[in-house]
Amino acid sequence: MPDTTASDSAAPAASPRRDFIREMVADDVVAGRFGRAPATRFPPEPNGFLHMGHAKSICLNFGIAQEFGGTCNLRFDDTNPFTEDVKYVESIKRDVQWLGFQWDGEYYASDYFEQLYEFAERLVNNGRAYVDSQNESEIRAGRGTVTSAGVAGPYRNRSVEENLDLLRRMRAGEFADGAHVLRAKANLAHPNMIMRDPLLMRIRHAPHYRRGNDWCLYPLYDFAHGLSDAIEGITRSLCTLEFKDNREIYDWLVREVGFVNPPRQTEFARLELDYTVLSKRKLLRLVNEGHVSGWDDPRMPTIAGLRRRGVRPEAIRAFCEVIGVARKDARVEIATFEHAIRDDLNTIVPRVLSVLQPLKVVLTNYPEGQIEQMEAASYPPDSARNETRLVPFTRELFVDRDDFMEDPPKKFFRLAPGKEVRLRFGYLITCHEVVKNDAGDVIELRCTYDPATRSGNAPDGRKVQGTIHWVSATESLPCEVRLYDRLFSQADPDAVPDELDFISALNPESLVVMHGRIEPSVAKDAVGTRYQFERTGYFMSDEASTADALVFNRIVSLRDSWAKEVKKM
RNA sequence: UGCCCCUUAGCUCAACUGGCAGAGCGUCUGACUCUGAAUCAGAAGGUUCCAGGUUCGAAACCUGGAGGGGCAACCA
Repeated sequence: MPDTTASDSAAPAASPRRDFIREMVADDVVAGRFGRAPATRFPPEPNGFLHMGHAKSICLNFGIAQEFGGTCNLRFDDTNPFTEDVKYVESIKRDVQWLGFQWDGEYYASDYFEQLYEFAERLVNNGRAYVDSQNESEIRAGRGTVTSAGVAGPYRNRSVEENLDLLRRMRAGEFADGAHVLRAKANLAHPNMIMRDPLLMRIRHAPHYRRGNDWCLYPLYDFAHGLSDAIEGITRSLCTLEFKDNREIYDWLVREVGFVNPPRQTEFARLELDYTVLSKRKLLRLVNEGHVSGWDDPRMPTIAGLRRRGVRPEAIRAFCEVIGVARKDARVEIATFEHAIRDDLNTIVPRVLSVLQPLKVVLTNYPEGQIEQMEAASYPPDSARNETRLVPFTRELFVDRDDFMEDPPKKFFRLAPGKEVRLRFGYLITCHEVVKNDAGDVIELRCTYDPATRSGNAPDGRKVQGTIHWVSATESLPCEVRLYDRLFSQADPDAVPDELDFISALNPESLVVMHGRIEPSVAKDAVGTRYQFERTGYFMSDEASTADALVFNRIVSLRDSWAKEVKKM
């Protein structure tokens, strides 16, 4: 396929997957359609934290700008003083940058209020907009229904002079909230409900987080969005499918206001991810009702939550790349995301030994008080790195409870009475005795080690099937390990009986705290260091972790084919 | 009940615009292995929503239907 994108220099090394939007943009360039370089924008409302759905949009908008040598603005769609806050502006900027993108212009719809007001007067002067003084329910009733046309209200044919006078006094603050609104004079019988004289501006005597009290006439989405795009010279205004019907008023407004080569709105499917919710409204409820510890709770699908969990921006970008962009409602399996996370971490993250559920093992033939330092490879063979560290080995060890069964099935390649296994980077050991407490719980295993197997191999050539991880009982460090799992226990949290809502689908075990042990080498590492706990999963030390009280978050578990095997049994 | 959008493998997407339906993830099998990880090799998996039509030839074009979704906030 010929490369016609005229973007040789701009495109990053990996050529991104082509989707229908990139096809359009490529075509824009070839056709010289807008008379300017491709220009996109990412336009969040600062009323919540960014989540994976936004990540998809960010990768699309900024990605297109990069690939086609264009620009991408960050614009805050801050037209509703009731819901917005600077703290959200700050989190959004941080998250976009963390994801690896830098905007060209940083704009605020609230900076366009004066200009938008001028447009409003222009529309009034041209007979394209009017001040309606009906109340909310009258307006709703006058709009008709999906099957019946709306009817003109009593104010629809006010004179230009009267409209102008009212509009100026609305701006001046002479009227109470709701007394009047500005509406487009479009078509009350239009089959597209959006076109039935949509509201353009409403009075809101409320402090705006940026404009304070100097403004009381706020534009609504349809009025502000497209015209803001046009002011910035955007070429493709990318948004999600639910705005499809709004495109008609978008086009109507930029045309009536008089923009030449106006931006074109193009819609794509929003992201849905299994076992979570991607809607600011719902995420806000999780925060406000205390189901999570905050917007950055590691179980949240927010960028801040994922960052705290330990997911890297590279994984998020790779995920967005692989899911693509289309016009069909998409619900992505969580396995796809987890694969992207593991794939990103696999070769770059050091391995470490950590036991989550310690079970004591005493090596009865190992000298008391002896400590051997075992050399352990910190990276897998397919990594570019080949560093090692030393792990202390002693007479008393801990292994994971899951790695012992008193009465194991045939294919259990781990510790069991009479069975021999390899301790990773250590010796071959054989279990001889199981010690139980009065309640019958296994509390200790008494084993012997084979001193000739320090390399991990038996000189006589005998093979063992299993290798398990371990930690010295005396030299290891205690640690808190937070095992995060899916936030909801069903793939679609909204698919609950009518009388319930998504809150009822929360997974009660989305956070399980374990008190485990970890090899001492990690004590020197900075907070935020990522590891693979061998045979367990990927972890990152939490920001609350200290040398005295180590805390690790599980980023994602390892693939576990044994667990699948168990399920079959 | 009006208008609009969507429908290709379990999931997400391709199919150079009418020319042998493919990829990633997932699943299964095997190899390798001091991580039951990773890696490698292979396999299974399709009435391209259905029914007609146009065509030498249809996933694509036309007609009709079905299923899913969006729109009647002074939210975005």
